[in-house]
Amino acid sequence: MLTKWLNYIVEKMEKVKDDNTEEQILDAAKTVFQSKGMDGARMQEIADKAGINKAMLHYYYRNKQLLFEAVFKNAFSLLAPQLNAILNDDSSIEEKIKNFTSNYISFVIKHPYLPNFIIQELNRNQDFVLKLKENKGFPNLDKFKKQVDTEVENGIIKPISAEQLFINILALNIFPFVAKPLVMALTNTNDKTYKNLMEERQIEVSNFIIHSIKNT
Amino acid sequence: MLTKWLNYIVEKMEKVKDDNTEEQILDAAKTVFQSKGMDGARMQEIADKAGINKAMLHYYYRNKQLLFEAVFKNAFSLLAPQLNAILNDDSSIEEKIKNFTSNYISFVIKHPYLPNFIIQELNRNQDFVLKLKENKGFPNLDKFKKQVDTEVENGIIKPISAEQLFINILALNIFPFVAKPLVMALTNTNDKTYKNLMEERQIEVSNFIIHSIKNT
DNA sequence: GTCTATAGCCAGATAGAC
DNA sequence: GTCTATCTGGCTATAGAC
Repeated sequence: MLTKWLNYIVEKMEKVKDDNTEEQILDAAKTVFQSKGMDGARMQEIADKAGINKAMLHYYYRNKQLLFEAVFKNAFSLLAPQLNAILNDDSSIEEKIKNFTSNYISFVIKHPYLPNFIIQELNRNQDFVLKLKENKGFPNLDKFKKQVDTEVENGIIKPISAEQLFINILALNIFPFVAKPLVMALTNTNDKTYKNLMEERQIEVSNFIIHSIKNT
Repeated sequence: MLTKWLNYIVEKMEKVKDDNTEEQILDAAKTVFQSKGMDGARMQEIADKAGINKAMLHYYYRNKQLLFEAVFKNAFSLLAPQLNAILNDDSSIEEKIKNFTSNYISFVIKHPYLPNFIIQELNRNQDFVLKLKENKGFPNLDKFKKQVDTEVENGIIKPISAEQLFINILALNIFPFVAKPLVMALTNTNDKTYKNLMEERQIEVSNFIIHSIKNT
């Protein structure tokens, strides 16, 4: 009886240990893959960062490719809700722009390498796009399109296609983080002054867009 | 006498051959590095594409790192004039925006991987930034700043900092190409319809910016 | 200058003990 | 589940003949 109970406890503990290891690996892999990319990442570095050894990585994720895909899917599942917020909620276009712009910066502060990682790896491997699109919850423009068309018809905003507006919103928000080193060099800023620029943009960008499209 | 003359011809021919080989290597390296990145690129693939063998790559460029840097510098020296055009010529802000926007797309058609390559590799290796900034001809914002401030004071454009305006112009123009696979997935377009979107943007983008900043 | 052959290293993956 | 030790292949780089 005591033995049975002990076995149960041991199993439990192993289960917890497993979960921890698997998560620690994913966490370490996230850091390394997102900063070095698939090609630049080293399994050894991931193992070190997770506090285990290489063999464990293969035990849990079979190979580098699969570990990478786990990280990638996980990353995209964090970005998608950000995009769905602007596409699918019920506020006006103007409110959506304001909300997205101010939300996006806090998202990037939490996950600084994430947008660049996704963009870079989608460029490297076109097939990922297809896999992503199969998912439910993949951002869909339909509702946003209808809304833009309606607001244009009602004269609330100037004529513009939903696609172009959406691209503009993404570009103005995402680009300064993706191209940070380039933009820092061109604007001759350091980390501190660049951060100031980015904070200004939380208001600047939504004003910039709204000025452009709003009928007065 | 005849021998001397023959030697001269042979030397000439070898010189031409050298130049060709060196250029062919750089050309092949450009293609491979710009699509695969430093880490993903393989010397073998570059050699194959150049129609020579690996040993020649080392003969001309010593090692992968130096070959890569040659490609990178070359790439940036193509991008810099595009940026200097908007920063340093003498037309009005409005004209500059129109010109840059319509020029940039033909630049990208000629060099589709180039902007992404520069952004990506600057992210990977921060030191390149310092090296680039040492160059004469590195884009400088001073003149553009004065111009923006003047036009703001004169009430031609709405109050905006030169840095923010410059970032916006870059973002709206460069982002859709850098993030092409992502944006294609989100807007549910294929290569053909995406190209249409990009062609529309030649006018759309400059209108979008000018609407936003111009006083009426 | 150009080639073939190979050195030397390093990374991903596996075997097998515990 | 976790470890050490090792295999295997691939890649950069060089040696050396022509």
